[in-house]
Amino acid sequence: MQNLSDQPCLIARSLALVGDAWSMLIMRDAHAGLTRFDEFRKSLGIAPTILTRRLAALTEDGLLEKRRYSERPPREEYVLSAAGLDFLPVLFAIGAWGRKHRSSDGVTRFFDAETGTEIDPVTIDRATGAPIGTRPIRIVPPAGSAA
Amino acid sequence: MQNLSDQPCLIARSLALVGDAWSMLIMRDAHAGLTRFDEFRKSLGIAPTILTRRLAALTEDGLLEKRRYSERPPREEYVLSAAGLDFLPVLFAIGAWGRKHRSSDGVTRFFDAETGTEIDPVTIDRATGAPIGTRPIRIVPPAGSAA
DNA sequence: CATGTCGATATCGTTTTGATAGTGACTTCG
DNA sequence: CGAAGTCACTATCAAAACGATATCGACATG
Repeated sequence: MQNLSDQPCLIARSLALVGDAWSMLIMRDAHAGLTRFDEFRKSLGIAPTILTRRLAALTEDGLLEKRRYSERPPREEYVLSAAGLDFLPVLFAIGAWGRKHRSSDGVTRFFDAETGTEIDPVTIDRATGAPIGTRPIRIVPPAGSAA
Repeated sequence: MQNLSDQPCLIARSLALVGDAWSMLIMRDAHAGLTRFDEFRKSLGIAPTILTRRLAALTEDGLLEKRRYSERPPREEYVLSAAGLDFLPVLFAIGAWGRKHRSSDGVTRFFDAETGTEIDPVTIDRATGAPIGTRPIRIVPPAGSAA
């Protein structure tokens, strides 16, 4: 796959960082509170080689931050950066789609810890308040782009 | 990568179908109105072998539908299914993250065709109205799961 | 000092990707 | 009529990524 990072489309640019299932699942687990190499490895059943690569890439790209939590023995952990924390809505949007189209019994669910109601994610346009997909969109390519 | 389709987590299940950059970009282009093999190929710069595979997988998984648009010569196109149409919020959530964290000038933008305002996607919990990530969440694994 | 912990790397076979060329069923142009 | 073009798609094959397993290095613990 070519490098998507310098495409004009922000979806493509974002996918350059997180456009594979492992990275997404690592972000999910990071949001669930996992921080350590072995926690991710056991949770995901991922080969350590791949995990090393993915964690390094996510750190490099600013979604995770590597932090030393023990000097002796030297031990590192991975915590969500501000950008990583902002990624949660993407995960919920994906989960919401799955809830509608891939559901069955025996599925993990999410509740508001205070009200106890099940989380029901909707992505809306802040300006109009309308859910995405319910109103016509105009796509505007950057000035000076081809086509 | 193992098969994510039967995991209890709906994020993982969804990523089993769409957890790679090409599939996501095909969905993006399908929402932009592309339907034909060659349109996707030229837009994405993807090798035809891969495109065939991805289109077949997305069709198999119910995100696209294959439709014959000409009998002679025999020609097929790919249109969004209901499930595929519902995927748009995911793409906008990813784009919104990119807008905040990967932006620069020369970026494609999206406007409400009627009001003319730029789309500013926020994912909220329909029950509480609060943006995802602003309130504590309780994760509930399915009954009878390990751990 | 043997064993365990834990974040990693080494090795190496398998799988997936990607570039390029070609095919089949037509239509259209000259 | 024949040559050239369109378009969805397959064949081939080298290169890259993945994944399983073993191992390392720096320590702590029994």
